[in-house]
Formats: sequence, C-alpha cells, structure tokens
Amino acid sequence: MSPKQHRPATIIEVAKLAGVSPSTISRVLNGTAVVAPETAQRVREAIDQLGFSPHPAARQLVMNRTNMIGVLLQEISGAFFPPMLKGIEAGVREAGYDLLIYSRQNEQASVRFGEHSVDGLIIFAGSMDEASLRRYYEREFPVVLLHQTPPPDCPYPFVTVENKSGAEMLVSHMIEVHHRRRIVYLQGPENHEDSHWRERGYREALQAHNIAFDPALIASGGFDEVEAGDAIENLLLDGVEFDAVFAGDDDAAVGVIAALKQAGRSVPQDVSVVGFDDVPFSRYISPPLTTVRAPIEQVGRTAVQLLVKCLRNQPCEAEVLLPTELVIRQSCGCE
Amino acid sequence: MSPKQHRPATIIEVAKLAGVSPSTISRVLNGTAVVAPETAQRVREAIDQLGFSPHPAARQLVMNRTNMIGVLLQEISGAFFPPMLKGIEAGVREAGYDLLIYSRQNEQASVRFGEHSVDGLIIFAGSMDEASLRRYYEREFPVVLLHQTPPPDCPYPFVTVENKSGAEMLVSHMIEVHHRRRIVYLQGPENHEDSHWRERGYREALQAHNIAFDPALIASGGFDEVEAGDAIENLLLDGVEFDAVFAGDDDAAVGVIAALKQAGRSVPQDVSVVGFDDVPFSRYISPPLTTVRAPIEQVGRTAVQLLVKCLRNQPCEAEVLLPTELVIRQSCGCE
DNA sequence: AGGTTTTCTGAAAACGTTTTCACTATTCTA
DNA sequence: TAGAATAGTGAAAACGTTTTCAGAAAACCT
Repeated sequence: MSPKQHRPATIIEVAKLAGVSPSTISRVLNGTAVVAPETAQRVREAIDQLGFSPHPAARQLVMNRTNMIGVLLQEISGAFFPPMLKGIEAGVREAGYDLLIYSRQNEQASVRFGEHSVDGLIIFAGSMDEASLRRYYEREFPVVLLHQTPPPDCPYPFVTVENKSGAEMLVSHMIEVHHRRRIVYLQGPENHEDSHWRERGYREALQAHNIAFDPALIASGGFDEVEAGDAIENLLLDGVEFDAVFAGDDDAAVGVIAALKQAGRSVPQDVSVVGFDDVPFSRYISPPLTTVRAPIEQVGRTAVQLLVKCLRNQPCEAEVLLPTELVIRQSCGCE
Repeated sequence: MSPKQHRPATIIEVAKLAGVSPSTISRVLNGTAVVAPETAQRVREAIDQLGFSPHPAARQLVMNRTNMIGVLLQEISGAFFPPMLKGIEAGVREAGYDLLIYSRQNEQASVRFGEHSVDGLIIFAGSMDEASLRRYYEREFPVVLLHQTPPPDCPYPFVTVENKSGAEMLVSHMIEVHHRRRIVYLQGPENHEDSHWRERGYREALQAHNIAFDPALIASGGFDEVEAGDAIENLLLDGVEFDAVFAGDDDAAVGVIAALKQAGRSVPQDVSVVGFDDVPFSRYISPPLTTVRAPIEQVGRTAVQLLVKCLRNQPCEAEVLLPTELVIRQSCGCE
C-alpha cells in the first residue's frame, strides 16, 4: 500500500495528494476546526494511502508539550516497585500519555531533568533533593510526589499510604493476641518517610499498651532482604532479647525469617515476624507472612491522575492518603 | 541565579549574552567543531547563567533522532518482567539513551507505534503480530526481539535463553535422581516460544530415558499461578496419575504447589515440582523451589546492547542465546 | 437585491535547534 | 613575501508541524 520510501511521508505530501493545504490536514487530524465533509474524506484517504503519521517532535516543538509523563525512581528492583510501576503505567495509558522512565541508580538527578522532555513528573521518595525540587517549583513545573511529603515551601501534591495506622495495627496485634512485649523494629533507608511513620505507629502501639520503648530494639534493615538479615544476626550476636520483629517491609521480613531460622529460632513459635506492603509473594513464603496490605498499584495510578489534573489546570487534591489493611497469616503466630 | 522567567532560555538568548551566534553555542554544546578557548569559556558561562538546556524537540526535529529506546511488552506484572525491565533500563542508561515504556495490556499495537518517537524498539514475545513486524522491517526500523525468533522474512536480531537444555536438565534430574516417571508438563500461553522449547526439552529428556511420551500428562498452565493451580486440580479430578510436575515457569510452580497441598499431596514426597527462571522469591517458598536459572536481567541488557549496535550501524549478532543453569533446591526431593 | 454573517480554506509565521556554506583573519609553505 | 592552507565564526536554510489571520464563497437576513 504505502510506498517504500525510506523517509516517512510529511504533512505536505499528504496535502499535495489531497489537493489542499497543510493547515487543512492538521485540522482534520486534530479536529481543531470544522472542515467540509468531502474534503475531510479526501484527506483521510490521502493519509491512509501514504501511511502518514505526524512527527511528534515537530508537534512538540510548536505546541510546547510532549504528551509524556516521566517517572523518577531509584531502582526498579525489589518487590515493591513493579506493582507501583504497573499502576503508573495503567494511569498514564488511561490518560492518553506515554511513559518515560528514569531510574537514577546512584547518579544525582540532573538539575534540569525533564524540563521540556516531559509534561509532568512523578517523583518517588528520595529520588530528588530538596534544592532541585524547589527549582522545579519555582518554574511551576508539574510534579507529584510519591511516598513523600513535600517541603513546606513547595507544596506539591503527594500520595502515600497510611503507614502509621498500618504499623499500629500490626504491632498491636502482636501484643494483644500473641502477648509479645519485646518487639524489634527494623528501620528503612535513612530519611525514608515510610519508615518514619511506621516507627511512629510502632511507638504509639507500644505506648498504648504501656510497654516502654527500648532503643536497643531498633535497628536498621534498609527495607532490604540481606541488610535486614544482617541486622537480626547482629542483634542475636549482641545477645539482645526479643520475641517479635516488625521488619519494616516484606522484603526485609523474608531476610529476617531466613536469619532467624539460620540461628535456630523458629518462626513464629520463638519469635513473631511481620512485614509491610503485602507484596505478591508474601503469602507463599514459609511461614506465610502476616503483613499490612498497601494498595501499591493504586498509589501509582492515583499519582498519575493527580498529575493529569494539574496538567489540565483542574483543581486537584493536595494530598491523598490511601488506606492500609491488616492481613493476618501465620508468621505472627496465628493459624 | 537564573532569572524567574517562565519560559526557559533559548539558544538565541544565550548567543546574545555571549556575544556570538547560535551556531557557536551549538558547537560548544555538541563539540561538533573546534571553537576558540576563550569563546568557549564565555559561552559556557552564558549557558550557566541562563540555566540553558537545549529543547529536545527542536533537536530531534532537525537531527531526526530522539535518543530514546522503546520497549513494547504485554504487562509489567508477574515475577518475570521486573528483572527484565531492570536489565533493559540499565542497558539503556549505559548507552546514554532514555527509556520509553509501552505496555499494551490488551489493545493491539498501533501499526505505526514508535515510528519516529523512538530510535529503536525492543519487542517482547507476543507483543506484536507478524504483519506489523514486517512493516517495521520494510521501513528498516531498528528492532530487537526478546524471547522470540523472528519470522524468516524479517531477520531481526533476537535474544533469548537456552530453554531446551534447561528443561532437559530439569526433567532429567527428576528422572535420574528422584526416579520419577510420570511427569506432567504445564504449557505456557499459546504460541509462547519459551514454552515450545521447554516442551521440546521435556520430551527429549523423556526419550533419552526411554519413557514414552503421554499426552495425558500435558496441560495448560499459562505461566500463571492460578491457571496452573487450576490445571493441576483438574488433572487430580480426572484421576490422572503423576509423580512430578514441570510447571513451565516459577510463577506456575507456586500455583502447582499450593494446589497439590490443598489436595493433600505432599511436595516433594508425593510429587516433585520444578519451575523455570529462578525468580527472586523462588528460594523462599516452601519447599524452596528447584528450578533453572535464566539470566533474565542479562537478557534485557544484552538486547539493548544489540539494538544500540544497530543504531550505530555497527555489525551485530543475529542472535544470542544466554545459558541457563540448574539450581537444585528442595521441591524436587533433594535435601 | 444588498448587506451581513457564517463556513470553509490557504498563506505564512512561529517553535528552537543543527548544519552547510561562505567568509575573514591567521598561520603556514616555499 | 606572495600564495595557499587553516582556524574560527556567522548567516541562513532546514526539520515538520500548529495556529493566526485574512480572504472567498456561500448562506442568511430584511
């Protein structure tokens, strides 16, 4: 059908073939003005015949928008990101945009990243320093934050989950039904807001049950399987007594369980272990993991929806907090 | 530092400030010609002062390349895609490109997708029909295929793993060391090439040990947890006798194990179960899964490297087959 | 029937770069 | 010292769209 030309057809060739001006082609393409039905028909035929599709760069240049949404994150790995990414992808698709992924493993985010490469940016916690963020804000560049509250002087919208109440449910459960009293908490990466709120929930649950907070029971698990395993190992080596572990997240929990077994402690008889997030494999590990379900996919999708509202200059929530839900399995000691 | 202008600076303003022509700015920006050291210095200062960065669309328009690589896949979920994506991301980053993700959940891939939006495309098995693929080939659009051999008339490069020998190792192991003779194979999604080769390996292992192939032992597991579980349930209901299951992949294997336990069969005492891929959680399920390690991340990275070679008109392998490796854990019956 | 609105279309400017070509000043060659 | 090569720079065309403006033809009014 279409000729074997190496260069794809341009709007001008289509115009010539249809016997009209480029303006008219543009109009039927975008429905931006009414054109006579017969003309439109001729144009459509010409388009088909040449297999024409408009050059995005040309369009971007004149319209000053790319129709792309960017997402900035630290790394794709872990059990946590895939569902989040999936939600983002779905949201982006629904809204008719394309998705540009930036994972800056360790490099600093380029100051001017995405400035005109994308129409808006979704930034995951910790992927960008405050200074850069502020620069975006000054330029009124659309951004929504994920699992991170913005600094007060650049009030970007953000979406996250109810970390504190989730954590509270978790440790209250271990205290109330399994009578645990010495519960260790494994912190996430430094300055990770999720970790901060989970620790708050942990402390409040302790307090509500009149259990004194013991700093010796806090260690760093990095939301990471091996780091968490090492942390537990060290605790054991140091002779710290504990009968339960709130691992921070599910990834860390599997590391904890492995380390505990390795050391000859049985889970959940000797020590209860709980995670956070309810990633897909949590139900399959041994013992099946008691955790809190975070609507990860929904977080991603919601973020996109917020961003799109901003892009359309529609009013948009300043923050959304998605609910979490306790899911009891067996690693806490339940049957 | 930079003025609070709403519109970012253009190359022309930089040129004015530095007292040179736009051409010169372009030259120091791209190092495309030698410019006097003092001039270059002045230009760099002007660039910094205005916080200038070139508009990608303008550049794309004139250079006719986007500096983006696209990846087309069906869905981000499953344990398989994240590592693959991670590898792709790493490769893309290394090569200095950006990554555009297209997941077409169920919609057909637009015929002209990516034609000028990306410089090249990585297409995962089954994400594009042959007709569209052929159209790309006619237009000499750079593509590399993932886990799929191209049709003979469009010999695009492809990368995949040694499915056949991996499967062979797996079932030979079950035959030789665990004396299994009635081994079911759960096929993947229809026309999935990985599944095809794994079945070949399965059959050859059978044959090598003089075990007759029994069609009753073949069912469809879809490389999916619940589909695989259902398949096993049905086999059990139909009274089919078997003492081992090669589940097709790891996702399916967890479904199989769950279904077996549900039915009161113990794994691995009553029946051996093995998967394929060695996704991260495989070691943590109960019992730990015997499987074959496929270098998934490496597959993604290699694909990008091939694609980049094509983009640079360097010679590039027509196919690369990454080796697989047996990893013995306990679901087969080993200790 | 004459004026006014409406409908449809085209010319041309703009978007922000890269690149070719030509030109000047400088350095080299013999 | 004259001519030739070289280094450094600028003017302007090109990339492929969208959009503003204005004009022609057709339809509508009274």
